[in-house]
Amino acid sequence: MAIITPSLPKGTRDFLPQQMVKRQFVIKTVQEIFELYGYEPLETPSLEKLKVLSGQYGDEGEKLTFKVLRRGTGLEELLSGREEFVIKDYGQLVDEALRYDLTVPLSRVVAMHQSDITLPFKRYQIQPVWRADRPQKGRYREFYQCDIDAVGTDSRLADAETIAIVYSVLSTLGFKSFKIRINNRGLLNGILEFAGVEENQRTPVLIAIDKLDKIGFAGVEREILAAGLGSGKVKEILDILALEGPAETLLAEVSMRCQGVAAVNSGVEELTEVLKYLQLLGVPEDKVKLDFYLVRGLGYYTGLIQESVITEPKIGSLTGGGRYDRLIGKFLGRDIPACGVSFGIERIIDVMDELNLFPEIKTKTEILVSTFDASTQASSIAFAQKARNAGIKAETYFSASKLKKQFTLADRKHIPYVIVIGPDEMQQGRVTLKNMATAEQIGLSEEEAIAYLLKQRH
RNA sequence: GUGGGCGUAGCUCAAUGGUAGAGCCCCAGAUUGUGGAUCUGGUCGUUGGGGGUUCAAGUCCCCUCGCUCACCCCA
Repeated sequence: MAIITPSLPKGTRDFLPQQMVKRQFVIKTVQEIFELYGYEPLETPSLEKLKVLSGQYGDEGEKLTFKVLRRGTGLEELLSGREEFVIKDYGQLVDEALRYDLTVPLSRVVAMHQSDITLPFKRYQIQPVWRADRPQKGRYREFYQCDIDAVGTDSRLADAETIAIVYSVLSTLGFKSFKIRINNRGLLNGILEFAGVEENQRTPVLIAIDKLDKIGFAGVEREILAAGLGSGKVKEILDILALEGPAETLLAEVSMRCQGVAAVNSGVEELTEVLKYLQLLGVPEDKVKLDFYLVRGLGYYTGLIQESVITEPKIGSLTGGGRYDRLIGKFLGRDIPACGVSFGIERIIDVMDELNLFPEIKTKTEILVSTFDASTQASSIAFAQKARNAGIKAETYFSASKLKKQFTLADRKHIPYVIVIGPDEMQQGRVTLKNMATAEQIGLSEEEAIAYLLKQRH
């Protein structure tokens, strides 16, 4: 018999129960924290119209967007009477795409449902996104994002809250050595303006600046020069990027150097305000680092930008976000200010695994109720139902068989307790409860057993 | 899109061009009311696919597919 060789599309994964327990642990944690700050849930379709997504993510993002072939008559009409297709025609073959992130769908939702949405709209969204990227460590083609965004406010408190939430999530999950890097797009632009960089030259310069950590000052200098800037301008930019010290000092220094550049002044002002709010929100100073060379790739950011990184292991950023005051306007015709942050839950899980931050839970099932033989099966089923009614997660062994096999099953599945109801127990109206970790075994009434199990949860 | 590494049993990996193996896993038994340890036995393969060289190819050559890591970019 010919079998179908089982395989998965590149960059996608199955999540087996033991992994799902971990994933749900992380998702539950972030969800609870999101709700603590007053964010509400939202889901959107996997598919979006291509015209909604295109042009939002830059050239690179465009290439990485999974596009969906037209279907049915649409495709037939397109192809009818044509002998061949040329590369130029590919664009017409597709009309929809898998969502690339959660921010653009949010903007669409806000524009489409104005009458149902009260501003400021604070929503969280935990759903997969797709990118036609070449996978590598910590990078997948299908992965979950957890986003929070506050739409309809330009308050710096909203920006500060997203940073506070990042801090809260990462520290609650057990991360110790992380830093939240912040910067401001307006400030960056102001610095470039001060250095006399023309508008149309800024993107390559920003991309070069973003790589500072990786390629060093010499590398950045080389790339900026390659972008066609004079060496005088390059020096002015690099001098500012090289500034070190506490945030307040940096801000004072940069506003002094760039006197008279409005964008710099307002950027400094915004960052100062955000820092003030972070203090009120109780975010430790040493967790937040002002980095003038933080850029972030996505084109739509306009104000504060942030990303969180850990030093060990080296895996790139865990979260990232910022303010995007002009994105929603693309769908609405008038701008609505917004800011948000995205949690890279896949990387968070990978890193937590590597750092051993997960609690030792391998299954959610609490007891296996064994089935001794046909005459006792009814008692086992009845006890399992009693336990379930008390909220205990119980699995019943489906058919009477050797206890050995039943205990082996509990062991394999890491179920912590096994209940045995054999002829002896049945006669006495009691059950035997075995702790799989300690091998201790006690005889209890059914009620006592259930009370005991509930107590073990601590 | 560019460059490197690797494809042998379910998993991790062996095998100077000369009979495809080990450990783990799994199944059964030792042990007819009890898992993990030990012992015994057992199941498991078109060596990713195709072609070539050779008396002989897992091994050498070519093509192809897949995985993986890095770059670009990004979560």
